[in-house]
Parts: sequence; structure tokens; C-alpha cells
Amino acid sequence: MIIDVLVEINVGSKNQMFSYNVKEELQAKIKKGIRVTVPFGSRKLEGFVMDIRDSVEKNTYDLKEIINVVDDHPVLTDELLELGTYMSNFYLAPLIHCYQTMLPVALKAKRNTKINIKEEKYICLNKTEEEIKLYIKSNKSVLQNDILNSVISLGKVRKKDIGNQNVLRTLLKKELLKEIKEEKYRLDSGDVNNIQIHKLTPKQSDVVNLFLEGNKETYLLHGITGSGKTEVYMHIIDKVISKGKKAIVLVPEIALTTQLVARFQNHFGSDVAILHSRLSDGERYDEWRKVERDEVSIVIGTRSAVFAPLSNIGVIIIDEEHESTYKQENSPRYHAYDIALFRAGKHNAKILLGSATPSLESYARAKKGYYGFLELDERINGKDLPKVHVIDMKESIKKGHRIISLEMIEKIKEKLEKKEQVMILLNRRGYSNVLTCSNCGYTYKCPNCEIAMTYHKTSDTIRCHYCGYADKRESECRECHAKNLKDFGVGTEKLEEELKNIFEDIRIVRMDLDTTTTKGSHSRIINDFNNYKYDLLLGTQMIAKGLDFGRVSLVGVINADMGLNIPDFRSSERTFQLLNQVSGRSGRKDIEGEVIIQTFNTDHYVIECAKKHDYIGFYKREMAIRKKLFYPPFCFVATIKIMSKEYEYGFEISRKIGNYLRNKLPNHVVLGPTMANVFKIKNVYRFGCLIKYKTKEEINDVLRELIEHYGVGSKIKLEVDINPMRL
DNA sequence: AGGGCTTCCCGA
DNA sequence: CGGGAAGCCCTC
Repeated sequence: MIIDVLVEINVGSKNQMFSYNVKEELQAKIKKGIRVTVPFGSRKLEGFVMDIRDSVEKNTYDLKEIINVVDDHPVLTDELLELGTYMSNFYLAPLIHCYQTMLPVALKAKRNTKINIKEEKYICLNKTEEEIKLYIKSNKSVLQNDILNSVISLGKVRKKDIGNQNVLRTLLKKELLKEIKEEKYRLDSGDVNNIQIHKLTPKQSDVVNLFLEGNKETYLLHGITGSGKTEVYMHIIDKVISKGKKAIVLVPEIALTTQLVARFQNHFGSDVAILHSRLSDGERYDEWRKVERDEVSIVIGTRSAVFAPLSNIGVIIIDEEHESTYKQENSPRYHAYDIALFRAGKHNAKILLGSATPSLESYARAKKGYYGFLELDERINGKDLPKVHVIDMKESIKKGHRIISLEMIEKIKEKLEKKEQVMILLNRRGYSNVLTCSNCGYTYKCPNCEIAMTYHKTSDTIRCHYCGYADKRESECRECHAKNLKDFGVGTEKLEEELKNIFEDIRIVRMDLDTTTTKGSHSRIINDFNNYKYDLLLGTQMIAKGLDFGRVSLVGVINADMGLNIPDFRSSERTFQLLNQVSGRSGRKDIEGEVIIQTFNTDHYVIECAKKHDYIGFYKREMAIRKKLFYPPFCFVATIKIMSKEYEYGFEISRKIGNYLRNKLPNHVVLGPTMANVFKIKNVYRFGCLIKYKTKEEINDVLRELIEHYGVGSKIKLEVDINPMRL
């Protein structure tokens, strides 16, 4: 028997496999998708079995023999095997990347790491029940007999539950009992307490019924913040489970969705498995095994949970479908929806996309009738959406309030007096964004990247947010030695300082990448704020998503137009989504909420629409622009990133690639090459081309050729991203 | 990826 | 000409 093995080795884009002989005694264990250990050069590697053949054919070289078979049964099911080929082709990614990305670390093909499986020791009978009973009759030791009887009645007993370990040892020595080890799961799944889910409003039940009875494959649920989308999900899943089918629920980031997970666990209890990136490797393996062994009907998780090896999927729900976390940023650059679509096809399942601010692509597809369209336009607490005040910062600065406007100060004061809470969003961490000498104009830039360094006051360092380079802040200018260094721009640190200056006794907590690095710090901040240990939560966009604080009645946005200037066709869309999302944090329970948006562009349509919570208005304005400039959803986009350590060479090759693409794809729009947004990162120069395409097949071969040409051994690194979320 | 092999460059 | 570092290439 000869097998083709796919190993974790960079052999370019050709997905090259290596053939091995399998000796007689291992042949029975070999199946497609199972892992094997093979000799590879001087090393030992694990790989996936891709093909099994007879050994009649002759080879040009001598085959080596595999060392052993790793698993009892394949880690890659037939479905996942097929999905991997599809992904590899669609995203032009190496096949091995696709398979590896589907699996938890413990089941990946590896080179050396080892994950220990947690085991629980159990005690069970080592002889037949009759023999033991005879022994008990003739035995005088009460302690021994107690243990024996309990093992008889329970079948097996956890070793640590047995009170007298000495007596147990005697029984084990007498070979009446034996010890067995069973795999144990790390996460406590909680008991099923089947807490009744809330009764649905008539609108919610309409949505549930339309979804369950409809005949489309994908449905878009457009539901404003606080309209009870989670309830809808739970009712749908209830129905799906009652038909014996299973469900996957994808959330953008599990840490921000603890509330959703808690509600699911309250209702469905141990029928739920959780898969996300913050689990330890061992924990994630446990959850995966639960799914694999058919012990759960529901999987909740982040992007990669879409690969959960469930049998018989009935529904895949993607919550906050517009979130960019559903797209993987490194190879394979897949979008969870594409995978969901593939799997839904295999399982005959339906997909539900939920969002308050759907991506333009999804909304457009729903409007065209390609997706089913469902809507929830009322909040379940019956309250109106919060009132949004827009503050013109051009005016505010004239009055001397550069960072926080007078109106914002007054409102915060008012809320603090009423013992309500405030959230302030500023999407930039650090103290200031630029450090410049006001004598000679020298600006501190990262030595490795083409980007200004951000000053961090807490650590008194200047930092590069791209490569992590850090340096102590100097007291005098590096160039002219004048002691005139000035900070420009506001980050969360400076905002915190400013707020503490204005409000003397205010209890502020800051949440950004710098205060959430340690494990658990994230949820600690959230819990403390929820328990009213703080009056004000300020932070970057990570405070905008999914959080539900009953006491928050004011949300402030400091520099709302910041995201609008990013050169990306989605910058307006993302800003609108962020503003809309953060606004929804205000007035969740019984208090009326308010929002203050500070901006320099009061008449920008993003600001105008955010002010009125007008998604449709925004959609129409933005669609008109996308149509005019020919961007998605009117076409699809693929980007090619070209990276080189040498500027000249990179530029030259980029031009070649641009011309090549234009040549080969005369019916497509090819833009570029341009220098990337940040054109040097970690001393590597970056250029980019962009293709606007209608059907993927038309560009696939050209792109594949390109990737193969600049494969291993090239001085150029290429990254192709199909339907990127960010340019 | 990583180890072995080739090449290239510099000093003597 | 030798040695060491740097790049190249193969792995069933």
C-alpha cells in the first residue's frame, strides 16, 4: 500500500504531497484524513493521508515507510477534506494551510508540540459481578465491602470520590477492582436547567416562522440594536434541535459576547460547546471532541467554529455578520460565510445572518432577493433609540475646547449627578499620535516602518503600533537638540488625563489594547464597570461591540471622523457601523439613552445618517457612491500585496505584475501598483494591486500562475487576498 | 521548516 | 587559498 501524505512544509503553491509505503500491520488503520508520522529528510513529521493506492506502480525513487498512524479515526472527515480543496482553490491558499486552520492545535499535523489529554481515573470491577458478590459474602471488612458494593451499583466510580484510598489500594492489589483512565473535559458545561426563553413579540415570531418556513438558503436579519435578535436565534435553534438537527452560532469575538454565551448555556446547558481563540489548546481540544462525539447539538464560537465537525447541521447563524473578524487575515484568507455556505450545501442547512448594520453586500443581496430578508425594527424594551447630538468641533475649538466639547462636559456632569454611567469612544490608543519638535519640525518615526511613533505616557515611551518598536522618550530633539518636543493628536491616555482634570472625583476605567493584555483583564474591566465600580468607561473600538450595560445613559464619541480618512472604499461603511454600534450601548434597559458625537464633518452623510439611526439612508447614499466608483457590491475585489526588502526591486516587480495582470485580464479593472497605506513595515516595502472582478473563475488561473511564479525562492513575497475586508 | 550543500566575499 | 557567512534547494 502506498499513501500520499500532505505535510506542513512550504512547498510553494503546488500542494505537493509525498508518497510513502505502509507496512502490513499498519494498513488496516490507514484512512483518508487520518494523521500519520513520516520520516522527512532527517526529521520526523506528521501529515494527513490524502490518497491511498496499490503498490503495483513503480516510482522513480525509493519510497520510505511511514513510522506510525497517529489517530484512531480520521481528524479530517470527508466533508472537511472536500471543503479544504474548495478553500484552497477559491482562496488560492496552500491546501495544508486550509486543513491546519480547520483543526484545533491538538489535532493539527505537527512537528514537535505535544498536547496532553486530561484524564480522570475511574475504578471499576476487575471480575464478574458474581465473583465479587461471593467475595463480599465471605469478607469481614465493612470498608472493603462498602467500596465493592458502590462500584457494583454504579458500574464505575471516580477514583477521587472514594473516601478511603488505603482500602481501595488493597482491593486493587487483590485484583478485585481495576483502575481505568477516561478522557476528561476541562470546561464545565453546566447543567441543563432549561430556563424558559422569553416569549417572543409578534414581530419576533414572524421572523422565526418566516425563516423556518422559507425556502431560501441564506436569510439576512436586519434588527436594530436591542431588538432581541438573540431571542430569535434561540427559538430557531430550539426548533432545529427538536427536529434532531444541530446548530452553529458564530459570534465576532467571544470575549465580547459572554452575555450571549451565558444565555445560551442557561437555556441549552450542556448541549452547548464553545470554540474560540482564548481557550487554551487543551480546552479547545475538549470542546472539539464533544462536538465530534455527538455530545452537543449547538456550537458557539468565533470564525473557526464554522469548521466544527457536527453531523447533520440544520442552521448556521452568523451574528453581527458585517464584522471584519469573520475574515481571516492570514492564509487561508477565508470568510466564515463562504465556509458556512459550503457546509450548508452539504447538510441541507440554512444560514441566518444577523446585524443592525448589515454589510452593503449582504443588504444588497437581500434586496435583490438572493437572500431572504427579515426585519426587526422595534426595541423590545419599547424605548426609542437614543437621541444623538452632533457637536461641530470646528466651533468647539474656537471656544477653546479642543478635545472635549462644552456640551459633552455638561452632559457627563448631568449623568454623574444622576448616578448613571458614561461610555466614551476614542479609536486611538496611546497618549498622542505624533511627537514633533516645534523648533526644527523633526517628527519621530519608527526606524523600521514608515509611520509616526505614538507617545505612551504610562510607560514614557514612544511606540510603533505596526512593529512594536519602542524607545524612551527623549527630553530634547534628536536633530536640533532644542527642548521643544510637542505632542499632537489625542489618544485614550490623554483623554483619560483630560477627563480626570475636568471631573475631580470621577472613577474612570480605560479599556484598550494596552490595558487588556493580561488574560482576564478584559472581562475584569467589563465586570467592574457593570458592577458600578466606575462611572465612566473609555476606550477604543473594543468597547463598542456587544456589551450590554443597564446603567449607561450617555455614549460619547470623541473623534468620529477619524476612520473616514482611511483610504479604503469601506471607510464610510465601517465608520457608520461603529457609530451605530456604539450608540446602541446607550439606554439598554429602563433609562433613556443619549449619544454625543464630536466631529469636524457635521454634514458628512455618515454623520447625518448615524444621527438619525438611518441605515437605509446610509445604504442608499453609499450604494450610489459604490456604483459610481465601481466597488462592491457591484463587483468583487481581489488584492495582491507585493513585499520586498529592496524598494527599487519591489517597485520594479510590482510594475511588472500590474502590467501582467492588465495584459492577462483585459476585461477586468486592474488598479495599481500603488504603495501600500503604510508602505514600509519592519523594513519591508509594500506595494499593492487591485482587481475588480465579476466571476472568480475568470481570474483564478492568472492569479495562481502569479503565485507560482513568485513562490519559494523568490525575493518577492506575494499575498493574494480574495474579497478582502481591508485594502 | 531546517539541514546540508554551494557560493560568495574578504583577508592573507 | 581558506574560512565563514549567506543563500539555495530538497525533503517521498
